[in-house]
Amino acid sequence: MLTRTFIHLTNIGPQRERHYWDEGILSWDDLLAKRDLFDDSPPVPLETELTLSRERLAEGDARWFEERLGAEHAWRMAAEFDDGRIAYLDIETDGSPGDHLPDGAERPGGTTVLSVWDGLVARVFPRGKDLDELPRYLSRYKVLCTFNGKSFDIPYLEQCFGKSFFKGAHLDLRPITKAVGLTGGLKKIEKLVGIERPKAIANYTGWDAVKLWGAYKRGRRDALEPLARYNLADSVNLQAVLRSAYNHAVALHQLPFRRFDLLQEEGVNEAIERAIQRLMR
DNA sequence: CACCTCTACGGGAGGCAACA
DNA sequence: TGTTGCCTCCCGTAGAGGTG
Repeated sequence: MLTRTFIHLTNIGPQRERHYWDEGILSWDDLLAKRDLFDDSPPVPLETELTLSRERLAEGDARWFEERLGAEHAWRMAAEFDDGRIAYLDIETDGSPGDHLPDGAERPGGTTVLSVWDGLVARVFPRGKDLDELPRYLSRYKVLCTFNGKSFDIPYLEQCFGKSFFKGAHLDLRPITKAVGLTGGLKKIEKLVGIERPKAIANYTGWDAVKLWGAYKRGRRDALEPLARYNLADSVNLQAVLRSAYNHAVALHQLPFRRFDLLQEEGVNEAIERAIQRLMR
C-alpha cells in the first residue's frame, strides 16, 4: 500500500518512516494531520509533496514512485499495481548475446520468443510474427516485471526497440527476492515458494529454449509450442514469485502493509491455452 | 561461455536536535 | 555557543550471481 509509504518523501528515510508508523501514523492523511508532532522543516513542504503523491498515484505513474523509492524499495509498488497493470515479461533468445538485432534482421541474434502475462491475459510474441507489436502492446501497462531483466531482458529489448520502448516502471525480481533470502535462479525460487510447472516442460532450461528455436528454424514446426509453453511458464510464474517475495518482505521487516492472498489464481491454464491457440493458428 | 547490474561497504558532507 | 550523535544522501569500488 503506497499510501502507507513515506520514504519517497524528501528527508524521510527508513528510520523516520518506522518512527512514524510506531506513532500510529499509517497514511499520508495521518502524516499531514500529525506533522506538528515533528517540528522539523523539510526542504519541500509536506503538503506539496503529498499532493503530488496523490496525483501521481491517481494517474498510475509508477515510474515516478520507482524513482523516488529507489531500487531497494520499489517492490512496494507491487500491491498497488498488481491489478492488471503489471506486465510480467520473459524473453528467450537464440543464445548469441553479442548480437541483439531487431525483428526481421538478416543476421542471426536476438529475441526468438517473448511472452507477457498480466494476471488475466497471456500472449506470446514470436520473432518474425508479431514481435514488432510489443512496444504498442506494452503501452497499456504501468509496470514491467522481469527476473534479472535489468541485466538481461531489458538490454535486449532496448537493442531491438530503442531505449524508450516502455515508459513505465521496471521491477527486477532478482534483487527483490534476494533481499528476502530467496536466492538462486527463477526455477529454484519457484520451488522454494511452492510453485509447480506443467509436467511437459518441468525440466526445461533456458538452454533448451535455445535448442528448440534452432530446431524450429530447421523446419521442426512442432518445436514452437513447447518453446512457447516454457516461455509462458516463466512469465506466469513471475507474478506468483513477486507476490510471494512481497509477503516475505512485509513479514521480514514487519511493515504495516496488507499481504497478498496467494490462493491459486483461477483461469491461468485457460489463459495459457488461449495464448497457445492464438500463436499456432 | 560473456555480459552486466546489484549489493555491500565505507567515508564524508550537511542538516538537525539535545545537551552542557 | 560549541560539541556530539543521529540521520539522509551521495559517491566509488569490489565481487557475487543470474541470464540463454
